[in-house]
Amino acid sequence: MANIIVETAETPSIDNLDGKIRLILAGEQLFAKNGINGASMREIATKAGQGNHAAVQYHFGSREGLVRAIFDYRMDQMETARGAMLDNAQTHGRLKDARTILEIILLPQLDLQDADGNHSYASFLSQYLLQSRSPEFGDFSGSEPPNLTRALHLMRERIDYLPPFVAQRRLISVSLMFLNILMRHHGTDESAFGETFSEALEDTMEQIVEGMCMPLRLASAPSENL
Amino acid sequence: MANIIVETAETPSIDNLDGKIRLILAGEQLFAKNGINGASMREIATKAGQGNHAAVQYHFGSREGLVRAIFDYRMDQMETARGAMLDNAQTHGRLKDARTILEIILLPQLDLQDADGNHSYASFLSQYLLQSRSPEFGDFSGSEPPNLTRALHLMRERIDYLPPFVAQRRLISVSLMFLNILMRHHGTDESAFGETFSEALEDTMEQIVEGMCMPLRLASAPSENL
DNA sequence: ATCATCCTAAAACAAGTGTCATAAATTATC
DNA sequence: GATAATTTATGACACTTGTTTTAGGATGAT
Repeated sequence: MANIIVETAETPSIDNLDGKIRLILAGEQLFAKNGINGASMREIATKAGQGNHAAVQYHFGSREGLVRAIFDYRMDQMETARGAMLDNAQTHGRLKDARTILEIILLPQLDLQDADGNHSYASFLSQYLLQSRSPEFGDFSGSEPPNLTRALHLMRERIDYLPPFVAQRRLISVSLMFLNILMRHHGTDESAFGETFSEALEDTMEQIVEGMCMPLRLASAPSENL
Repeated sequence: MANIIVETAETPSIDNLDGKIRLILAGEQLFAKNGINGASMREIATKAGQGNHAAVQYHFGSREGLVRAIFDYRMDQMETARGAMLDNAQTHGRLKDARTILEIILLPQLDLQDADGNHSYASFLSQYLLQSRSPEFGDFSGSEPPNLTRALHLMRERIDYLPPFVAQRRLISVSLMFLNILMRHHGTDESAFGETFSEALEDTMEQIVEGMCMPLRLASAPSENL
């Protein structure tokens, strides 16, 4: 289908890897680019360097199984990262700092976006969230991620002056905002907007903390929460 | 493909309509639900009440043509709405009010989400934006929408104390945030979060104005811009 | 070594895909 | 009303899709 550009050694870093994981990375990349329904099992297997075009069926049972596996794969990586960050924050007494907690929630995604020379974590997750129509954001219909759950809980404590549904919605908005920033980040430090990514990140985090913690009515801002 | 529930008179309001527009609405709905690559031309034609399974080819040439037509269709509707709102704001001297301008940019989408008994405008646009990878947001690779362009220009004037790329990125973030709120709104006033939609809307607009106008560094906030 | 388990390869199939060509029906134009 | 233009309905085509089946290879345990 068009796009037959040579593309040899496509993503060299994903060679000599477990076949199952190669499928996960290939799937993430193709799903990110063309949508969850925009890549065939055959394409994915081929991109994973597998002559076996039924590889996905074998390892994951179905397309949905692969999608789920990709999600879980990234989720696991973030759990360990968040665990370390939570410990670190605890020893430094920063568990009540809104900015710190938000960083624990958001920043691990940045590493995933850069890892594996793939640069399609954010796009894939966007496609996934758009497709899955999760009734409640944060409903991880599998194993609950304890560290993320704990961080979210800490964050909700930090903004408990907001009605719960407002807090929930703001958490969603903020997560998506960050995800969108990530999507434009491809590892190199050049940004689509002429600024460096770290600048964009700093501004975004600031804007996000502000947006999250902003009370419902501007008048009664408990500024010590920022 | 599963989901063979009877579904007679599927969306009764789109009957007795121009066939071309019925295709647009059907396409919007299916693309919104299953992604731009998640619906076949045949499905779309069928949902549009057309036995002619080659209808999309005839009217729009290709899938991409249909996608583009859907986008333009909604864009046109918003242009007229925004034109009226701009006139109204001008006569009331509100062209320099950030909240008013943001409403001109965002609110017309609310009507589209409710129109046609379709309730899939927001989802479709999300899918579209995710797929199209527009190099610059606001690059409408066809006819420039003058009213939207004007509103965006007015908004940028309102926050010209921000570096241009920061302003641009915030406009994007804010638009996507609103789009996400819209996605959870299906016409009825019940929200997924237990609050009424108008409440959510009010909070969101407040949060958005705040987030948009927030200066880069919190210290030097020119509060008269809010 | 033998065996079992896991993974990969390859072939085959029915169903669904986009697309083109052509016929029927509808609508507009004179 | 007759004629042209536009739209809708079918039929057919090569190709891709997901999936199953069967065979071959690798790896590890005993």
